[in-house]
Amino acid sequence: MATDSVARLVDTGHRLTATRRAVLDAIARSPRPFTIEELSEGLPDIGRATVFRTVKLLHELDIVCRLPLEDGGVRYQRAGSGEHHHHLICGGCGAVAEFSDPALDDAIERNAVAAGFALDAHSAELYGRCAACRG
Amino acid sequence: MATDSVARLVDTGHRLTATRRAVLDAIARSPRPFTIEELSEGLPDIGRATVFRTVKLLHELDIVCRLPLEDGGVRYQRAGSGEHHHHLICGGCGAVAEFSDPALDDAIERNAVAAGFALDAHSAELYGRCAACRG
DNA sequence: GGGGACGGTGATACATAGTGTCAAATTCGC
DNA sequence: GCGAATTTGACACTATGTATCACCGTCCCC
Repeated sequence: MATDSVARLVDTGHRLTATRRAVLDAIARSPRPFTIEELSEGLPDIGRATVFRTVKLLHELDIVCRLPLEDGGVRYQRAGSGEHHHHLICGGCGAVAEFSDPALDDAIERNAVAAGFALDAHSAELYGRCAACRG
Repeated sequence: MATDSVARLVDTGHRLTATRRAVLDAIARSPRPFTIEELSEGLPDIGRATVFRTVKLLHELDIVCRLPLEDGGVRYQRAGSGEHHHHLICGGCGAVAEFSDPALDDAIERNAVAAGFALDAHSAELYGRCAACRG
């Protein structure tokens, strides 16, 4: 299930501990984007600080994505792919769709160049209602 | 100076108080994006909660912009125009450039439609180094 | 397979960003 | 100037995340 996540952990020089396995499993089982608090509740034997640390690490390894919500809150989600992508977040059910679009990235790059910036990174989140939540 | 900000406050049914004037002045004087804490330090006679409330109100009225930083922090800045725009944030000096680009907004809208989403809002922040900070 | 170095963990305290409550003060329309 | 309604300040509280530090588990080498 999370074999490639495990590989990525080990390949980057991190240890594969029982704790990290448990966090990865809990994330894999989560059907929808989760908060750290929710994840931590499902892992009562693991300290809250460790859950934060582990998710932070997984985020740095592109194993989970950070989802800034419209209201300022944050949720996390297993990354569908390791590839660069953006998110569409449904304000109704909380569902998240990933997409990537070279035209969007081009437009971003073009604007950075026009302003004389060397671009390091960017984020783009779209907020709306998914097909199921309109009706 | 902040005459149109004042007008927008009053036109939307809010009161123009000495406190709000002081906050608007402090924002107008700020040469670069600020945190609430910094703003609050410069306004020792005004309660911290009031500074938060006032900035939140000014944000809703598009008088100030909220700048999510790459590290997860947040700063605020007087909005250059009331128009929809995006930000380029320099990781070196903290400078912020605003830009708007219909092509970028089109690409965003197109992706939302393709995924079956009705788009409510979106955010796009670009992180890099400004011309002055390279070199 | 045993031992030690080092990375990982848990508990706790702390930091930061922001909100809820409520009595007192201020503003605005008359 | 008066009264109703909004705004304010103080304070407590929530949410999200980080620092510290003693202890523990993993991995590597022999």
